[in-house]
Parts: sequence; C-alpha cells; structure tokens
Amino acid sequence: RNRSDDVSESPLDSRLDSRLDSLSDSLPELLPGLLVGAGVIRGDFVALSISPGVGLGIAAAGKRWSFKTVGPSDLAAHVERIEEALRPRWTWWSNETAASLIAAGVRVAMCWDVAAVHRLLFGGWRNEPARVWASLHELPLSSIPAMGQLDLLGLARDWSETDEGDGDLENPIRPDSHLRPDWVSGGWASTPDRVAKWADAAMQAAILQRQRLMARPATEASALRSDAIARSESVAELLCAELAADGLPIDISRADEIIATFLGPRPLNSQQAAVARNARDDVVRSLPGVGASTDLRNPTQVRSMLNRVGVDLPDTRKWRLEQLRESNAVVDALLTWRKAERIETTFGYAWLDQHVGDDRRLRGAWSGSDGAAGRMTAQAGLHNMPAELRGAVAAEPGYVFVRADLGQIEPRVLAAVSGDELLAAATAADDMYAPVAARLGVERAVAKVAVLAAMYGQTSGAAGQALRGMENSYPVAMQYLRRADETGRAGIDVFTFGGRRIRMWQIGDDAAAVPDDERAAMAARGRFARNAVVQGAAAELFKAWAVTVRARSMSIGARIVLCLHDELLVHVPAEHGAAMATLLDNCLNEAAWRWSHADTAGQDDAVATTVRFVADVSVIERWSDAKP
DNA sequence: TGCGGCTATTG
DNA sequence: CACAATAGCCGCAG
Repeated sequence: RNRSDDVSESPLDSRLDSRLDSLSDSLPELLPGLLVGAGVIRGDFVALSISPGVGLGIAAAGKRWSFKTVGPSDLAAHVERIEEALRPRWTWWSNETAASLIAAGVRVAMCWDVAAVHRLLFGGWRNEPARVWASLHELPLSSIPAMGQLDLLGLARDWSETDEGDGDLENPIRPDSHLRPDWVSGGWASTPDRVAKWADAAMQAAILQRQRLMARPATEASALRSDAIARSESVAELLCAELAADGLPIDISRADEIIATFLGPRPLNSQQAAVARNARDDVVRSLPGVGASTDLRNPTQVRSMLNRVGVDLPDTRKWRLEQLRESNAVVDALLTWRKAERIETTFGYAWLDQHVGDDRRLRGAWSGSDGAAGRMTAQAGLHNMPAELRGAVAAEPGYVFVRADLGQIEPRVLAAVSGDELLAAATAADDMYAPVAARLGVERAVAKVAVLAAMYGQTSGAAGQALRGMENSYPVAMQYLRRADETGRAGIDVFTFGGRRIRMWQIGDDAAAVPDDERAAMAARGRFARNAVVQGAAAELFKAWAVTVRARSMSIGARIVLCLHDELLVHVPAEHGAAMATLLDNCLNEAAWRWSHADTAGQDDAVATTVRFVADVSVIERWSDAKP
C-alpha cells in the first residue's frame, strides 16, 4: 500500500522547489494536493524533517519537497493541512521532530520513529542517525566516519571534505553508503533543500526497517506483531514528547504543605535552610550515645554510632532498621531524619522550584524505551515520587483525573507470551493468584511469591519449595522462563514477544579470572534475561494501551499526563470523566487483542486469546484519592 | 572531576 | 533486598 518503496530514485524537481518556496503563503492549501498527485493516500508514510527557522522537508512516494518557514505558525499550517487531508504516518529520525511540532502547537495522530524502531531491531540504547543507517546497511559501526578528527598536530580536519572520491556534498549519503558526518552533526538543517533530503533519508531508513521487521521473525504472526509493536513504540515516543511538553498538574500550595510536614516552612534564604538542617541533625545527635560530631550522612559513621547504642548490622538500610524502630529511640530518630533528608535533597522546595513551571506543571524528560527491557523512563522524579506527595498532584479546575492501573500485568503477560494454557486459564480470575494457589495447593501469599520468584529468577529462601510446584503445574510457562535464562546465561541476545532485541553483555576478564565471579556474573545475566522477556513484553502491552488511549481520547480534550509502567493518569474535562473511564477499559481490550492476537493462520507462536487483562479505573481529583 | 558504594523511592 | 529504574551524598583516586 505504501507506494514510496521506490524512493531511492528521489527525483528532486528543482523547478517545483523554487516555485513552492516563493509561494509560501498559499502553500498549506496546495500541499495535500501535491501529495495526492504524487500518489500518497490516506495513512501512507510521509517523512518530515524540521529545521526551526530554516524550513521543513517532506518526502513521500519517491518525491520530496522543501519549504522555507518563517515561524511556528507557518510550520503548523503546513503540517496541519496534510494531517487533516491525509492523516499520514509521519516518519522522522527521532521525536525531536515531534517536539518541534508540539512547540508549534501541532498534535498529529500517527508516526514512525526511526530511532525507536532501531532500538527495537538492534537493542542497546544509542540510536543516532549515523548508527541507525550503518546498522541497516550492514556497515561496521567502527567504520562510521567522524566529524573533525584530530591529527597529530591537534588540527581539526573534516575528512568528509578532504577525502578523494567523496561524491556530491549535497547528497547526505556518501559513496561508501555511510551518512555524511557533517550532515549528521547539524549540516542537514542548514538549508530547506538539505532538510528535505534529510527527510528523504529518514524515509529510506524506515523502509529498510520495515523490511527487516517483516523478514526477521520465524513466523508471519510474529512478523505482523513486530510491525504493530514498531508503530506503537513509535507513537509512544511521540507521547513522550507530549508528556514532556504538557507536564503533570501540581497544586503548589498543597505541595508546600506536604513538604512542610517533613521540613518545616519554606526557608526564605539559604541561611535559614542551613539552620533548619542543623536543627534536624541535632535532634538525632543529641540523643544519648550518638555523639554530637556524628556525620549522619556518612554510612560508616552511622554504622559505628548504631554499634555504640547496641545495634549491630551489616549495613544501615531502612528495611533492616525498621524492625528495631519500636524498641530503639535512636533508630526511630535516625529513620525520621533520613526521611526528612530524602525529602529535602530530592523532593523538597528546591525540587518544586526547579521542575514546576509558572503554569504549575511538573516537567521532566521522558524516554519511550530507556530501560534495558524497553520500559519508559522519566526524569525529575516523575517515576519515583514518594507516595506522600501524591496529594499535590491535582487536576485543574473543571478537570478530573482518570487513573487506571493494570492488575497483575507481569504474570498475565507471562501466560500470554509463553502460551501456557493452564496459566492463561488462571487469568480469568480478577485475582489470578487465587486459582494458582488452589492448583499449587498453597496459600495465596505463597503462590504469589512462587510466581514472582519464577519471573525474577529467585532460587533461595521460601520460594524454593513453591517453585517446584510451579514446575509441575505450569511447565510451559516455566520452560519459557528457563529458556530465556539459559540463553542469557550463555551471553546470547533474547527477544521479547513484540520483537525487541535484548542485548546481553560480555563478562569482564577480571571476573573470568575468578571462576566464582564468572559463575555469579553468568547467573545474573540469566536472571536479567529471564525477567526482561516478561518485563519487556509487559512494557510493550502497556505502551500499546497508552497510545490507543491517546488516539481514542484526543477528541474529548483528554491528555495523558503520567505513564508509570502499569498505570496511566489522564487529565480530562470533568464532564468526560465517566466516558474516559469506560474508554480506558475498552482501549485495554483493543490493545491487548492487537498485541497478542496477530496470529490468524495457526502458526506455532504462543498466542493467548484466552488471557484476560484487567484494569482498576477511578475518576479522581487528586492522585492520592485513588484506592491503594 | 569522575566513579563506585550506599541509600531511598517507585513499579 | 530477587527484576527494572532515577537521584542524591560521600569517600577516594586521578
């Protein structure tokens, strides 16, 4: 359906280009017609590249166009016209292009994010165009040309311009098939013509990625699934750009109140802050046996201080100290101090000042698949905010939050990806640990520990006995996990259900020199792989859910404002709260079906039409209003 | 100044 | 303290 497969021809009609450049004002109306004339139909891939203040480039159906833009409104008009007329799958090198669109006030529906798909295909973290291009063309990464290498005299030299036989400097692709380093390092953005050629290159990369996705997996079903996940992961990156731009609504005075319960009132200057800090320290240091000179921030000193008051522990972590809290006043004071210290250094007044804007939105950078297994990550404390502060996350006047979290997502995902029909049967229950416990003949708590131990690779402790029961009762799921463990242990990459490559790492020589160290490192790699196939597949399902929710709720003015691994927080006009709650449930069914049910031909894939996913949904004013 | 260790918080 | 993450402070090596 996508007719742009012959894009390598890339005929550039310079006559048309110059004409379009001079007709900038009337262009938005002309653009959809040009694309349709070139053979682009609704939903087709249309590559887009933006150089703010310079221009934008569009490539589709083997053609490309470049336009000068004078500002964000100009840019917005162009893109919105095409979006309305053709609703294309916007194709770009990375979500930096998405961020430019969002800054111009444009929200588009669909995209193909070359960087995101690269991570899916090749694993790892890095995804810059030169590496993406080299990987797709089977070129060694070590041969990627660098800009401005230093020679022995310390003089910068641009090899790309001095090497002989280097071809056309206005072509982003060198004769050796690498991307031109001066283009990669910013040269692509210097003229409208180059911006269009950069879009064209992104389109070529996307075409190669799609070929790889369809060709790689063993079955047609898993190939289709990989393609679906590539689209969902792409839009997840777009969602990340929106999350970063929109931010999380914060009730600042409530946040101040909550922080004050730990630290006292907001200090007016750094001197006041220091006085309050010393006062907190002194509460602990003045207790008998502690010593006025003890540095509470030095774990070694804290440990010997605890020794002086009769507490001997291998370390001073909270979970060890917690049990002694009731019986020991020093331990109690120390833990209270630690909590306050934590709030002050990480989630205190400075945190609010730094990350909450004048519009009362908490903003941080988001990544769609930063984790090793492909989870979303967020900065500015958005993913590890202490529970006590959730009361400060409040919907704006006239709005509500609709919050939804997936119940027991990892064991349900395990049932799906492994194709274990008995475990899949257990997912029919709202609480799947209940039927698992019945089958194992143990208490629910024991069953839960056993399932988690299987997914995490725990072998010691109370889990040992229950694990043997798992082996007998759910051999298919256990086999799936064991195989991932063995593959990872051997240092071989594993793949998630959605086709993400999970790279294994090499064990260092220092560990190999000590056999015990090497064995421990291999075991750790096995546990990592065992968990990554479950956690990674769960992340793919979650993102498929999130982007479905995004697509279906745009029209009612809803915005996803937080993604938290298995939880969505949606900010929506109050009158649409109930509809949004229903929509979250429906979108889970839709996403789960698409995520798991790519198989229609009875392939040997593990396909779990019978696995049930459940969400707990509530309409609330504050994040803290949600049930625990 | 960079890095590993220790600590706390989240799913 | 099993799996994943972000983020702070401390001591120490360079």
